[in-house]
Amino acid sequence: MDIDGLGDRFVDALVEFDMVHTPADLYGLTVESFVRMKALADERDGSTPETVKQGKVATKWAENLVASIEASKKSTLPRFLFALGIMHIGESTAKTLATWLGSLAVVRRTPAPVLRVLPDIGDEVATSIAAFFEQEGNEKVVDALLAAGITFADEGAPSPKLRDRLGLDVLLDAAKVPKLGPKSTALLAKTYASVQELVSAGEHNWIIAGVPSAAAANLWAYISDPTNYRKLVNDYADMAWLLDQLPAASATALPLEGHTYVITGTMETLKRDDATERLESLGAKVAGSVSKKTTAVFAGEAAGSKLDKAKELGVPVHTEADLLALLAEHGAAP
DNA sequence: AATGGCTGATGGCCAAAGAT
DNA sequence: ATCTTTGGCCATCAGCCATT
Repeated sequence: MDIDGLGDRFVDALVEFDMVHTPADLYGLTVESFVRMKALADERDGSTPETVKQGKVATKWAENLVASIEASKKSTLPRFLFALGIMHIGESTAKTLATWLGSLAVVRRTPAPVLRVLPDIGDEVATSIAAFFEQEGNEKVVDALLAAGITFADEGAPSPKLRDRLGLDVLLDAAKVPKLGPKSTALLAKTYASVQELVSAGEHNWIIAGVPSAAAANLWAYISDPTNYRKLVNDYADMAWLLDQLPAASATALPLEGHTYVITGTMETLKRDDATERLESLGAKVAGSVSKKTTAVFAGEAAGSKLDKAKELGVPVHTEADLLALLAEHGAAP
């Protein structure tokens, strides 16, 4: 959960001494817990300080830790998703999930085929996320963390842009039925409004609608398997639920939408995180590596290999002053 | 302990070639 | 004609190192 001052050392010790079994247990720790943990660790290492032997126990550090833990209850959705340690979910993908889906409740309930429509999320990553939230143990951990008082400052509605991307074809594409390609799934999604309609129409009508007979036969075989059918129905229900949450289409596009920037070196007036946040608030993406697709690189002091690469690829290189000007132009100046 | 940078491995995306 | 595979490129992830 990104708690200041709580590193691997302490966490390992807390687990070793049976004081913490799940992440949520951290929120039940007190100053006394940490002092006891430290005493046990010192005893094990034979490194009990003289002052402690004399009966003086330092507690300031433990007080700081407890305060840090308390402070970490006020989290953000991207940070929380990242902290869950889901395979293939780093900072960037966590942010994608948060901006597109809006809330933890939605993220938890979004089936893999639907996750696949988000940018930079394909088969592997979508499966990994859905599998994580399907595991009972993980469900419990997440619930326990929420019960411990974790809140998110930035939850909201899912992106209305999802409306265009979702449909029955999304589920059919994910099923990977042989011979059933994007043309056929798009056709079926246009013709039938739900899984029930699709099934009751039947193979014969699919062919009449224009689906190649081999593809139709494969799809019929796929749907005839009760496991597949149930999954299709469940996923469709979850997708419909998600569509229900979508707000009316958004107002205007953000000014820097579609642009990718890279920041390298040290900035004088802006911290890197701050600069990133401001650019993202304008719709830009801030990436970690330079390619031809990069809009521009903002280089501060002591820029290294990224600057070289930008020059090599002919990507525009700008200064910190340019960055400030760009932010000011769109009303996001510091 | 935290921050930032670097890098190898891997997933995602796109377009063109190949297969049915 | 549509589906499937392939290959190239890009971005992220995850682990490591140096610095402070």
